[in-house]
Amino acid sequence: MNRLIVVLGPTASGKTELSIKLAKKYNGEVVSADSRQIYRGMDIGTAKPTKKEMGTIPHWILDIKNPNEPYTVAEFKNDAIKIIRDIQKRNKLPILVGGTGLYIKAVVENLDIPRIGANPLLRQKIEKEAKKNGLDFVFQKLIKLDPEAAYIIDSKNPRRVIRALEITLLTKKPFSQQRRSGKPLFDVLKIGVSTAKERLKEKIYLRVDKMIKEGLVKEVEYLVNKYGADQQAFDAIGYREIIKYINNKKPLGQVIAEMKINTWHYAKRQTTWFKKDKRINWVRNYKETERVIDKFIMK
RNA sequence: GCCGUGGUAGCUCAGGUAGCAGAGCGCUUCUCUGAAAAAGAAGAGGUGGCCGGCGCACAUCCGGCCCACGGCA
Repeated sequence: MNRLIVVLGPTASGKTELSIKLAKKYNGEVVSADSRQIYRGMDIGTAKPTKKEMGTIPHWILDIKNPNEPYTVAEFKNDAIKIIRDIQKRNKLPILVGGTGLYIKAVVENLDIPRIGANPLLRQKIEKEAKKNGLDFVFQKLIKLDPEAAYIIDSKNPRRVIRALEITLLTKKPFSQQRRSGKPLFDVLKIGVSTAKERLKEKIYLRVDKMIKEGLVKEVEYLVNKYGADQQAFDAIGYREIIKYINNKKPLGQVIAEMKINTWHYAKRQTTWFKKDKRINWVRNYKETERVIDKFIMK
């Protein structure tokens, strides 16, 4: 049996609650697919499930890194596959839950991510070059080495251009020949938590207020003290805004308003990402979810 | 009532010597293979408070009115 249930949806749609309910009913274990809940100490701001919520359900890929440690899709893919296989081996049902679309895609479609890791020094060098001569200069350099890349990557997106050049330079092979999907590893059922637009917005706003009440400012203060504000992990909604408040750059009220709108924008980006995936079974309530899963398990 | 300042996109406001109406934010749609809560792209919004005048042509000049804010009475 290599079944895998995926629970996805925009932030604040209710994935956590649903996944735990499902894990209880179907003898499952939860594997988180969330790029920020990975970090220890980032609890309130990432809406990480609490011990109490989790109850007896095992949760994986939560709290595996400190905020000063980098983590990437490629690592996630390896970690997740290993854990999912282990859960299956123990005859339990793995439930991959999260809103990080790329992480889910990497696992479900077995993306063959170029083996070349991030090379900070090279990136810095290219970044400097882009700053000096313009991004297009770097882009031209890339398509000289790999003309096909011009069709694949967004010439206006610094990160895409830089990564493509990084891969091409370090592997000495055209970047465009190095992006493939592998064969699917799992028999997957994707469940999308559907929430009406206005309702989702409302939930997001309420949740931001709740985070503040629960002590987000203290959480961020503690982490910034411990690790310094300049961490990749803190480039996350809630953290970067509160850091501005802590550094006396902005009043709290303004920062809270920004959190709300930024979370909303994030939810919309997630929706755009998920929208084109026709394999997602969008469910409106728990009953529907059970029906979809029962059918999947029966086959 | 008088004096002053203002009324331009959903919001905050530029510009304004008459010659295609602007920005930021928001909004809509989209992209995505070792940073993805990241990084990017495209687009839709205007009877320039209202009425009249002068002009080939007015957001812009002139007159009147309305509204908002501040000051004086």
